[in-house]
Amino acid sequence: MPDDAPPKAPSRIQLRNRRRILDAALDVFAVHGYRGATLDQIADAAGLSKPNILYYFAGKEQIHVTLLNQLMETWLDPLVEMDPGGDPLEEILAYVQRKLDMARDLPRESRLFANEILQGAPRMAPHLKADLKPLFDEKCGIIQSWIDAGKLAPIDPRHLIFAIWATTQHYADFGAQIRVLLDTDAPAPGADPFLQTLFTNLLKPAGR
Amino acid sequence: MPDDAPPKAPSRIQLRNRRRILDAALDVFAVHGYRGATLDQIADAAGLSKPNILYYFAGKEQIHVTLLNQLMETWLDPLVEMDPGGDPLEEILAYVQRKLDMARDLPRESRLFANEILQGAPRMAPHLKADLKPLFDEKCGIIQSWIDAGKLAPIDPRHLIFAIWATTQHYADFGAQIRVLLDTDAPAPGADPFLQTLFTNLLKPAGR
DNA sequence: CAAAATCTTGACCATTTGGTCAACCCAACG
DNA sequence: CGTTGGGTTGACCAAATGGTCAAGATTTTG
Repeated sequence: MPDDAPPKAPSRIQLRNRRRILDAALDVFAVHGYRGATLDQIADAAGLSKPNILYYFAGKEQIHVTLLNQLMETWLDPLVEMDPGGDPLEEILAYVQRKLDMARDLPRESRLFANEILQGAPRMAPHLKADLKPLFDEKCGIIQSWIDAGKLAPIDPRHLIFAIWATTQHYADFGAQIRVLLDTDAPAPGADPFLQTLFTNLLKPAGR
Repeated sequence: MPDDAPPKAPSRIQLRNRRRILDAALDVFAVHGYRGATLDQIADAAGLSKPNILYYFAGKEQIHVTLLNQLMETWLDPLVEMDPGGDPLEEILAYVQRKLDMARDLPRESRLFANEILQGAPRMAPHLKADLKPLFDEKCGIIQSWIDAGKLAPIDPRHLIFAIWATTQHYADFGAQIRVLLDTDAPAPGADPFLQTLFTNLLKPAGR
């Protein structure tokens, strides 16, 4: 008798309310971090009562964990897409562009991630070790092989990736500061050509 | 009758305990943000009782504000030091180095700042507008004049400064992630030559 | 359409949190 | 050596917080 867990397809209401809750929670966690966020805030933002929130999720932590799990996929995706068979410079510049687009399109996700890392990655460290680290090492290897083949200037691939992350995510994570300094509401106006130039000049092999 | 506020020099105990509290609060606020931090945590970390904390500071918010005010000075200093009369490339590279050293020496301050901006700068926006913005505009002007004189490659000074902030602060703010990926405890090993190369290649005027 | 299953919530609970206060400690000084 | 003033704290408080539960409202389904 298999008696496997009967999967029970989630109802329409389940789907709608789960999405609502996660969306509201993303707003709140992205701004206040895990400890600073409250269930009341989330319930309020979702337009549901607090007990109703707890009908769909076992607790505050599980909402946070669910968001972090969903985020991990989205977050790794642009790096996964980097193609070892493509043109080195093009591949890296396309990666920069994808990351910049993500900072513009998903600033809340970027801030959620930033908050989690700032706090020492208490809930994400296993994920980082299990999922991000292997991917990071693999892509560093690819970049290094491009360098060894003389197709890129000799720089440290690890710091290259850090610099790409830092410069792109900065526009989402430090958006409040940028909005004050540039006196605009547009997200990262003019960042695209700047970053393309920055990384082109870094990576073009010296021989020309 | 002048009756000015008698300044009353703070006693040795005052000085010692205020420092202790601010140091402990920096630890806690840097990790958990304003809302996520508790007075009990701060009292614990400072080795003082909670009522004693409140003997020295009027409340949680005032501790936070005091830290933020102190931070602002430290934070602007490296940029203030950029000398309009110096050699353009040298001045900017030296600024990068100062910022990187700060990320290494004052990671807690960097995270406190990052937390505040992530949350939308609720307590710092006035400071940013009043202190940082004029300095930012001034230094952008200087860099632009260097570009106009043909001494630097033509890039947007504003995004240059953002890139410097992003790449250097990243080593403090995302230290947890970097430690996982590089499998080391050292802060930002090998970042110095990488960043010097990154910004040298960006800024060297095309004419050579 | 009525029973069954799913969904929703007002009232409640224990704990945590920022903050108060009266009493107590203790070194300095006349 | 007793007084005085800064320094310290146990006990307490009201509000906020994560979470529970039994009872009702609504939807699904036989």
